[in-house]
Parts: sequence; structure tokens; C-alpha cells
Amino acid sequence: MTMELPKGYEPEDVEQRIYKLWEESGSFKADPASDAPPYAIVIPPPNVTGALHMGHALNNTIQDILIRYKRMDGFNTLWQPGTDHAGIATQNVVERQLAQENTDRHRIGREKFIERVWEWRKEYGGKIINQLKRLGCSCDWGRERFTMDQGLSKAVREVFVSLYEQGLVYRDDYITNWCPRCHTALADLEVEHRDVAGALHYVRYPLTDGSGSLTVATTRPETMLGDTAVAVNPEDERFKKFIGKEVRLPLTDRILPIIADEHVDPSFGTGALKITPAHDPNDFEIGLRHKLPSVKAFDQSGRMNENAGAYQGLDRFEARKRVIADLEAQGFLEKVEPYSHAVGHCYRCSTMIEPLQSLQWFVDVKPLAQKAIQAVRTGKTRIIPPTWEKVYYEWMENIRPWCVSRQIWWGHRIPAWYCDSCGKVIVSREDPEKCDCGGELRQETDVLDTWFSSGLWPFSTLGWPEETDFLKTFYPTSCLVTGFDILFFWVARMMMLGLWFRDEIPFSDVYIHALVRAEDGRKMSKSLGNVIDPLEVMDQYGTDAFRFTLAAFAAQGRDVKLSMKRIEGYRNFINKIWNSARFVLMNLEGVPEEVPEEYLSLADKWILSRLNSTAAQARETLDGYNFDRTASALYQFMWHEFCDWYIELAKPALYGKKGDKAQAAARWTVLTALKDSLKLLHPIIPFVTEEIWSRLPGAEGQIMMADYPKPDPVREDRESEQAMDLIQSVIVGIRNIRGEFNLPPTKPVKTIIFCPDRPTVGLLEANQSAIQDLAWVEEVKASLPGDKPKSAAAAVAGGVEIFIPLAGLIDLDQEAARLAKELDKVSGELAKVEKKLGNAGFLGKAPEDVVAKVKGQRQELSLKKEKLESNLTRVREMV
RNA sequence: GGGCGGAUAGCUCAGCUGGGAGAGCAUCGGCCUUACAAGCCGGGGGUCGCAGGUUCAAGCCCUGUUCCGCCCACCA
Repeated sequence: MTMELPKGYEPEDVEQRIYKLWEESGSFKADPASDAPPYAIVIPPPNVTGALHMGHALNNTIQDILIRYKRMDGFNTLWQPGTDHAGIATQNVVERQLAQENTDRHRIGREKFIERVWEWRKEYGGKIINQLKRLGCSCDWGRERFTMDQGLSKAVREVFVSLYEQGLVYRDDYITNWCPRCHTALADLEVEHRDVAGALHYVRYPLTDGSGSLTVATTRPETMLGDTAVAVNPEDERFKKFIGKEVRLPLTDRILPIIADEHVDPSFGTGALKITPAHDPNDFEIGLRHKLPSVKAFDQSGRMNENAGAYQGLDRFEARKRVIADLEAQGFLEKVEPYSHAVGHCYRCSTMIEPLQSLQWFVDVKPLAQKAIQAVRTGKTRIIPPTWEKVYYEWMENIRPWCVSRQIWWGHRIPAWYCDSCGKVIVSREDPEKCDCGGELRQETDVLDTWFSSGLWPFSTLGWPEETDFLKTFYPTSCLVTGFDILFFWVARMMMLGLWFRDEIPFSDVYIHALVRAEDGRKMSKSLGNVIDPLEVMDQYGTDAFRFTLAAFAAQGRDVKLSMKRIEGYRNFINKIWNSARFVLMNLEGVPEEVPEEYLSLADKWILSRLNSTAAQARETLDGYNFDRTASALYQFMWHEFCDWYIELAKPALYGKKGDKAQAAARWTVLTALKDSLKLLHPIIPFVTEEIWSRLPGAEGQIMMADYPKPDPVREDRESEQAMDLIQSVIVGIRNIRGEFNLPPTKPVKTIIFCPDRPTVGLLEANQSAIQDLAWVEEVKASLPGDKPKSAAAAVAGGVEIFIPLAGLIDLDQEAARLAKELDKVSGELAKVEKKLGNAGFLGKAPEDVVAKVKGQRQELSLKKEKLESNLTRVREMV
């Protein structure tokens, strides 16, 4: 039965084998027919292009902790895995590949290109899935889904067509964010604002009647080639006289009206604003209000077009230089001031966004947002931590139409057809053959925003629009775990679409975790070169150590600054667990299945009681998503209570006579405590716990399928905990003296302990050997107070006085100094407590239990002070 | 421009509804005690960013303030 374990834990040997065991035994599988209460999590689908980074590692570790906890706790769990097709990101990757082959997507054509992307996906798309397995994720892999799967595509089409039928999807010639590099429109959310050091150019526009000129200020002088008006504020006295007049646009022959619009801020720039409806969102709105013509000056690559006259063909930045030079040469440029302002950039390729008027598909999400707001307001969906609720409401309440069309090829093609003969637009669930008028149909070439399909993830992955068993059993899902960076992109959309199409929340809890940062607090990024690869961490320290670190760092509302030092520390913890198991396995011969209660020693009862409250703590903190507290409670228990105290205390009994009652009890207790500890730890550190479990006698099946320990009131034993408290303080008191006097354990000492009463004497006598073994003393004499030994070091702990006769061994001055220091500390504490008790306000207003507690402290402290004083006097007299 | 978070030991951070300042690492001292030196035992170290206020009592609540960080935003 006794199997020797290797001396140190070797994760690389264990992890692969254990994971295979789990997967092959079907332990990850969800069962829609089960009677157990369901608990479901849908994975935030990583991009197929992705490689596991720290964000994934944290995100998925948390999900795995939850799902393993719930699985052990008797729930019918589903962790639904899958990946996202990541439209623009994936298209970019494959385009780069084509570029290396000296070709591009236009040359090979749409169909071939899409084939290429699928091939790419087949070859590389599984990478991140394997990395998640490495992390130990217990997803139901047989149910893996991809946003471009047939089933999910059907869901996408159903949703799009329904929204169209409800009048919520429409096509509009509107100003949108255009990425001149990706050649596609982007949603507002997909634009990142960054501060750019630019310049404000003051350009003079002469009035056509020769009565002077108006000067406008602009950061983008090149857009003047698309100007169709100049606007001033109607209340601005300086310009009232110009309203209705006209100016001549420099560098062109265009005549522009001077109009009045509220939007113009008289205090900014010159108070006169050039209006470029086709290339500025504000100007676009003003253009609509005043029915201004719209002149596009750029093409889709950000080059000047035929409307730009002499500048045609120039890149927008080159055009800016030329326009400025020409304005200056012709005397229209009054001045240039440095000006820093936020400019939109593409979130996929960082190219400067070009606001561009174009024909796009939009979803009017306002009515959907209303439901999504309600669901959180009424508490049907909880956001944890709740600080994010405000951010969520803010965004939902100010939501604007969602531009969902993308001018790329990789994605769900919009199911719309245009008839060139009659102009009809058909949006349909089935591909139409011909138009009603008999005309030929042309399908929309645009695809949908990636987030459109991921927004359906909680129900599309479960089979919707079919009413599958999985959908019925697991929707609404239980918890969504995500970083705040995709709160709007993803969570908000799932809330809206889930509520709209299922009339039910997609998940009851949203747990928002922090971002993983580098040790210096900065974001990990390739350009900063401070990226830590999770795979390397796992190679170096093992997956469990890594997972435990992430859990320990996952305090709510605070970013994770990952430190290698911490990982190393938790690697040591894993090894500590391993060695404790090794010890237990060496001491299990003849371990009974049960032991009568009366066999249990004080230490046995104590550790079982501590284990019990640790189980309660673990459950409480897991239920509240306080993973850092779970980790620290388990760390504290496992290392400092189980290993440091219990195992040491149990050694004499374990090493005792064969068949001895105490030995049987200790063997049973040490095994029980280890087993339950492993179960409590399993959700965080699955590999090492499973490996140890497999070697423990009487441990059936897999630990991942074992019951998560429940606190049992019978095992709660306050009396034993109090008794152990005293024993521990006595031991620590003695060790303390040893430490202070640099007495190595090999130096034999004796100890005399004065107890306040008979029961205490009895307690210490009964635990004499424990004190001897753990404090390295050869003799313990407990008695009621009597004659104090001469030349002894003394300590006061838990109401008892400890003396260690050290004739000739100690320096009395040193001992006096030590006692004086201790006395100082106690006096200080006592003074604080007495001040409190001397305060009438405190006695009158503080709750009774608090007053009683402080009184108890006074009692204890003054007793301690008294004893310290008398000992100090005695030592001083001896000098 | 609006909103949010942080500031506690040398470092990284806990401290939940106000009631005796904690952990890990680092540091100092002692130990190869037959599970573990990736270990064991002990010690030192904090006016809880600053200034006010509420309270019998403030790291925690309120007001102001400084310094970091983040998010949102169509002032050219």
C-alpha cells in the first residue's frame, strides 16, 4: 500500500498523463438529461488566430475553478468551449501570408481566399485549444463550436433577418469610421482614441463680395477640399453680419455658403468652422440639418480623389503637406499653432481612422438596450464587482446605432440581395433565386461584424434556433467570466441579443476580472517587450503553481501585476503539498476506515475542526468570487496548520506502537485531513491533487468527481481549538526563548510551567510529549504556581508562566533586556485598553460584546504585565 | 470634457458591513530535527498619500487636496 513518491513534485511527468485520463474517462462531459441542478459557463471564445496569453490564462483559470467546484458540488456542469472567427484579425493574418507569396486576395478572388482562410484555420486554429488543455481546462471538448460553423451561421442569419423584419436592421448612407488599411467600416467601439500632437491651422476664406474674409481653424487642412460650407454660431455678434453671405474656398473655385449652427463654439479657434460633411461626423450632422451637399475628397485607401483637383492621387498625409504649402504660398494661411488632440485609430491595425460617408448596414439597438438595462436594474443579471454596473448603464443609455457591415471577406456574408432591374432589396433566411420581377439578384458583398456572431454565443452554441435539450437545460447560463476590456464589445451585445431573442437573460452572473499586467504595472505588449508567455511559466513552474498564483492575485477590482517571484513561491507550496502527501503515504500502514471518536487525540480533533472551518471559508469565498481569499485560506491551512502543526504533532502517535489506538486515530486523521484538503484545493490546482489522490488508499475514482467538502457542525470543536491554542502558545513561548538566546535544538533544556488552575495543569501534562517534541525540551513540569526557579528565562503565554532554567547558559543582562522589551509592549497595549475603558462614552455607547471583549483584554494584559514585572525584578536582583 | 480605480512594512499586495495593523517575498539570527534546504524555528520592520470632519471608536464613513493608472467622449 505504501508507495514512495519522488522527493520533489515533477509537474511535467504528471500533467499530460492526468489530463489524458480526465479526457478519456469523459469526466468533462455535460449531460442534458441529468436531474442535478445545471451550472453552465460559456467560454469567451478566443480568436482562432490567438495564442494563449496571460489574459486567457487568468480568464480560463477562473472559469475552470468555478466549473470544477460546481462539478464536485453536485451540479450538472457544462463548460461550453469554442473559438471565434475574428473577422478582420484573421483576414489580416491570411493576407500577410498571401503577401509573402507575392499575391493578394484580390488576385486570387473571394472564393479562393475564403478557402485559404479555412485551410489556415484547419492548420493553426486548434493551437489555442491545446494550450487551454495544457492549462487544465475541463471544457466539454466534444461540444466545441466555431462562430463560422453551420449551426452558428444559421443562428446569425436568423437573428439578422428577424431584426430586419422588425425594422431594426437598415441600410444607410451615413458617416462611419473607415480604416483605409483594412478597407472596411468599423463600429464606434472599434475605434481607439489616442492623443496625437497635431497643429491647428488658421485658414482665411475670402468673402465673394470682397468685403473681407472669414478665418477658420482646422487640424486637417486637407479636408477643405471637401468643404461645402462655413458655419458660425447664430448668437455670435462678430459673425451675424456674414450669415447668408458666401466665401470662396481657397485652392479651388468652389463657393461656400456661410451658415449659422448651434454646434459651433464661439470660443474655440476663430469661432468659424469649416464644414466637410463627407469626412467629419459633426459636419455630417450639420450638413443634414442644412441640407448641404456632400463632397468626398478621399477614396477608400485614404487617397485624394477626383474631387481634389490637383491633389488627386496623393495620400492624405502627403496632401496635407501640399495643401499647407500652397495655402501659405497663396497667402491664405494665417498661422499654425501646435495642438494636441485625440484621433481615432483602428483597433486592429492602428491606422488612423478616416471618417467617411458610405452605405452601411446598421442595427438600431436602442430597444434592445432597454431590456438589457432592465435586466441588470432588477438584479436578474448581477455584475460582479458592482462598480461595473455604472459603466454598463452609462454605455447602454447612450447607445447609438451599431454599424454591422464590414467590407471584408472573412465572416458571415450579409443575407441581402439587390435586384438591379427593379431596385428591390431582399433579406431572407433562404437564398433567393430570382427577384419577383424576374430580374437577376446580386448578393451583398459585405460581411457582418465579428461581434455580431459572438453576441449570440450563449444560445447559438447550445443549438439555437433549434430547441435542443442543451438549450433547454443550460440556458440561461450561470456565470460569464470576462475581462472589462470586452464589456461593451461582447457582454453588452450578448445581453441585448440574448434578451431579445430568448426573452431571457443569457447569464445570471457576470464576473469581471482584472487585467494581467507586467510586474512594473504596465500593460504587457510586444512592443514593450515585457510579455510573459504563460506556456513558459507552465514549463518552468508547472501548471498548478501558475494557476494558484493567478487565483491568489485575483482580488476583485485590482489589476494583476504578475511577479515571477510569487509564482516561484507557489511552486514551493505545490511541492510542500506533494511532500506532505509523501509523508502521509509513508505512515499509513494499517490505516482504519473509521475510528471511534474517543480514540481521537486533541491534535486530531483540532485539525478536523480547523479543516471544517477551512471548508466553510473555501465555499464562502468561491461563492463570492473572492478567489484570492480562497487561495490564501487554503494556503494558510495546508501549510501552516496541517503541515507545520498537525503533522508535527501527530508524529509521535504515527511512529507509535503498531495497533495502538492513538496510532490508528492519527493515521485515520492525517489521511482524512489530507484527502479533504486535496478536494478543497482541487479546483485551483487540479493536477497535483489528482495525482496524489490516485495514490491514496481508499480514494475511489477521480478527485475531480469527488464531493466538495461540506462544513459539518459535528466536527466544529471550539474546546479543542482553545486547548490547542494554549499548547501552541506554550510551544511558541519556549521556541521564542530558544531563538532569542540562539540555543540550537541540540542543546538540552528543561521547562517548568506555572498554570493558573488544575485543569490547565492536566492539559499540559496530557500534552507533555507534544511540547517536548515541538519545542525541543527534554522535560516539562506543569504545576500550580510555586517557587520560581533560579537563573531561568521566562515567558508569559496564554495565562501560564514558562520558565527555562538556564544556569550558566544565559546572560542575565540579556534576559533582563528581553523581558523589559516584552514588558514595554504589553504595557503599551494595556495603556490603550485602559484608556478606552476609562472613557465614559465608550462604556455608554459601544455595544456590550465589544466592551466585554476589551475588558477581557485588560484582564489578560494586566496579568501578563504583572508576571513580566515580577520576573524582570527577579532577574535584575540576580545580576 | 465626463466617469472609475489605486496610494497600507524595503517590494507585491490582503484588510468584506468602522471595534486589538496582516500575508508572501526580501532582510537578520539559529537549524542538514529520518515528508520537504523548493525546507524548519525565531526576530526586526508600518504616524495606513496629505489636510480637515463625523463618531465613544476611522486604514475603513464624509469633504477637500496631491500623485499614479484606466475607461468613455463628434469641440473643429
